[in-house]
This record gives sequence, C-alpha cells and structure tokens, in this order.
Amino acid sequence: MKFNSPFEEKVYFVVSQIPIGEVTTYGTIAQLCGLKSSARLVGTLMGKWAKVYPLAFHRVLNRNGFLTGKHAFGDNNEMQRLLEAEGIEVIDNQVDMKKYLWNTENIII
DNA sequence: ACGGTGACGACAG
DNA sequence: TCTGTCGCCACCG
Repeated sequence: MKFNSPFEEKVYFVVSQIPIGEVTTYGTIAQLCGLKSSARLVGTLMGKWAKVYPLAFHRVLNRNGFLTGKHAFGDNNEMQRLLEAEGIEVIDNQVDMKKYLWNTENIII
C-alpha cells in the first residue's frame, strides 16, 4: 500500500499494534502520530481504509468509549460483535475505557 | 479551484 | 453536568 503521508503510515502502524482485547481512541492515535489535534483525520482514514485493509478498526473508539464508527461495518452490529468476540464488554453502545484502554506509554513508533 | 464535510476532542460558559 | 464553539486537515463534488 502507498500512503499519502508519513502521518498515515504511522496511523496504520499504530492500529496494527493494538492488542487483542484492548481498545484505543482516535485522539490517542493522532497524538502518537504527531498531530495531536487531528483526531478527526484519524476517523476519516479509518472509514476509508475499512474497505481496503484487514486491520482491527473495531478497536478504535471515541474518547468516551462509544462505538461511533459502527456504521462503517456492513452490518450495524458487526463492530460490537467483533469486540465481544475478543472479550470486550459492550453496554449501550459503549465500552468501559477503564477496563480495556490500551496503555500506549511505552510504545515505539 | 474551493467550500462543505466528517469513525474527533478540548474548552468555555 | 451539559451544550455550544472552534481547531484540525484530507477528501470529494
């Protein structure tokens, strides 16, 4: 795949590193990739890439743990199903970030 | 070319 | 708490 920018390449890498059974947020990814206030751009990329790459896009949620991207998965329940298949509890379209948030303190990009 | 538009998030009031 | 505002930046028509 050809990325349009180093930022996109980093985003791809970070998403590929999210552990099974954990989740992270758009803002966290943007920050790790050097554009701390471009969480929005990360979301845009997810939607675009969802059709092309076999990455775990379902592990990326908004800062409150809501499944804001579920509409990008064909079936409206697909995102929740994928999360639950990994042991992540989804209640009222939301995940408990205290339990499942991926610790990115020591990640190396 | 260019304005509208998001899988967002921080902040003020 | 809850709501509105604004910054952000690649994409699309």
